[in-house]
Amino acid sequence: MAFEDNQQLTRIFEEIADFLELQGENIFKVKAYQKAARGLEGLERSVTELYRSGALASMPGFGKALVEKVSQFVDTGEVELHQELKSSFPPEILHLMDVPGLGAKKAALLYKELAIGSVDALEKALREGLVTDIKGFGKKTVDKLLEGIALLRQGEQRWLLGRVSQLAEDLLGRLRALPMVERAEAAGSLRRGKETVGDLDLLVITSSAEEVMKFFSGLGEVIGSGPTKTSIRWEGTFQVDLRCVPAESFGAAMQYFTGSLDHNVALRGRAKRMSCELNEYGLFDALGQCIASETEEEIYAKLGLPWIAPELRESGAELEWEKQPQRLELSQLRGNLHTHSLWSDGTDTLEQLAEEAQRRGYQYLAITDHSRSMVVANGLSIDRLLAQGEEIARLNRGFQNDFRLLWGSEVDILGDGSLDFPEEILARLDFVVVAVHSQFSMSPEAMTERICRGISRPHVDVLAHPTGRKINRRVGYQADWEKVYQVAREHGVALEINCSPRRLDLNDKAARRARDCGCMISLGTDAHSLPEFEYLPLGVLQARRAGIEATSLLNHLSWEQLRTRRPHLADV
DNA sequence: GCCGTTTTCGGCCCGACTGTTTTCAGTCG
Ligand SMILES: Nc1nc2c(ncn2[C@H]2C[C@H](O)[C@@H](COP(=O)(O)OP(=O)(O)OP(=O)(O)O)O2)c(=O)[nH]1
Ligand SMILES: [Mg+2]
Ligand SMILES: [Mg+2]
Ligand SMILES: [Zn+2]
Repeated sequence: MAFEDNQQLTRIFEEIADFLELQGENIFKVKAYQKAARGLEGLERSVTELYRSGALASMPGFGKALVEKVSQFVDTGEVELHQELKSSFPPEILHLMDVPGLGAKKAALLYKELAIGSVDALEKALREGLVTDIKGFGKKTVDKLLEGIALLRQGEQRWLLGRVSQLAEDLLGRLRALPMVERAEAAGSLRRGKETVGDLDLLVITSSAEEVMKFFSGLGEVIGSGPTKTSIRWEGTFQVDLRCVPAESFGAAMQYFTGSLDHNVALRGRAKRMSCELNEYGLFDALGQCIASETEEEIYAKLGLPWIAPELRESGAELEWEKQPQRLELSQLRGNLHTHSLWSDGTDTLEQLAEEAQRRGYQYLAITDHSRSMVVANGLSIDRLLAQGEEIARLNRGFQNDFRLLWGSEVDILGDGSLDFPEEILARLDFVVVAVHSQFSMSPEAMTERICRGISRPHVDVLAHPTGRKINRRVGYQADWEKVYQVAREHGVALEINCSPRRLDLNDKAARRARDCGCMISLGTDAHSLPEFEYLPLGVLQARRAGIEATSLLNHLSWEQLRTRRPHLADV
């Protein structure tokens, strides 16, 4: 959920950091602002509310000065220091540092020597050969910067998690097929399960790094390549980093390359305080002896910590938790609670869906085709819904095992908050998912009221894709989500983590909040075709990032337990 | 600017690759 205040302040802190770095300020001061900005990005609550509740100061990285900055922001919507810095530089200057290969030092030099204050001005100066007069700007640097500008202009966004997972499978497959490759694994933000991924990070154990680098360099445009590390641009756009380490360093290297940055800094700081040193090759004691390196578990253990799940390695605060959550496993899910068939806008028959679900070992599958108002999606009329119910009953009688299809519906929450099917129809269904699919532009108050009305109706099980966001396409609609969670909890309605890679809605942070508010969570692939069943693990990753355990998941319930939510239905 | 098994000053993670460097700074992971 996009907390607008968090986003604005994140940006302000990032810009303060950049301005200060340009000015040559103490680098640790710069890092303090950068860390605070990342902290805000990962925050599952509104920073305004957190500040008002007085709890902000307990967030790592927020000391006296930064809390004061937040205070200014809450009162005025701005931060004085930010305004001052902004007015003392050309408006576009920070974009210089968006050019790959151009950092604060070089940007400052360009500004000081040639008054270059924008990417356009830089490009012009580079082409006219003006910058070669500056110390440190040779021919190669000029070419690299021109390339960097071209790349920046491509405007490539972060890729969706699902897309990078597929690329990783492809590239790992090719690497593992090489005879000299012992192991190849994905790390970085992909392994942490972030909803979008900036680049793909691959770790390889090999007897011949040289050969692996040579092979890898052939897969894309080479950005840089040395004996242990090569970076390429896949299809000229998306960066892939490959790192090689000796076999005995596998655990240390996975730990390093998985990150996050803040997690690594916190862990290495901890090692240091224990008179040790941690890097990607291992954990070393005061005498320089390696005391752990082969597995992540050993490294965390030697530092007095439990193994921390990659999905939870973000701010570094996770090192201080008294207890890590029980990690959710895919195998703990007994079914998929949001799917579409040929009856509405899916591509497969009920038989095909049931077969696929059984192949995956599910105990149940909820068929949740669209309701009658969703004309574009071939939504079901009441007559067709009832006919589908008979078909599902017939199929259920035929299964040899204890597998069952749940007769469900994805019922539209109409503009006024009423549902698209009457109560007596919902009462007959096994499973009811409700969702907003139309009339997105409403005031937050009206949207809150609408959703709360919708989920307050009897027989509703799940609020699907609650915020309506589509990653890199559109932000979700605004509403008072705390209120929605509260009403959902009161009515026993679960919040969905929609597993579709473009949605992942609720997102990790919102799901954590919803769970903290006492809501159950439901994982649904929203599959419109069989391959989309593969989306379920993406949702599991988000649930893990939210610290959600199996006990909070509707999907963890057996069919019999789910059934107790509908005591009025006859036994089957 | 933050923060405390080094406690209120003095550190703050650590290494790879590049370019123009004659010994290392800048940028990035
Ligand atoms: N110790 C240390 N590790 C770092 C640093 N920067 C990056 N790493 C590690 C942790 C990162 O997760 C990992 C990969 O770096 P990336 O820049 O690709 O970041 P990450 O994959 O986390 O996010 P992304 O989605 O690619 O932006 O390398 C650093 O400054 N210090
Ligand atoms: Mg990465
Ligand atoms: Mg990377
Ligand atoms: Zn759906």
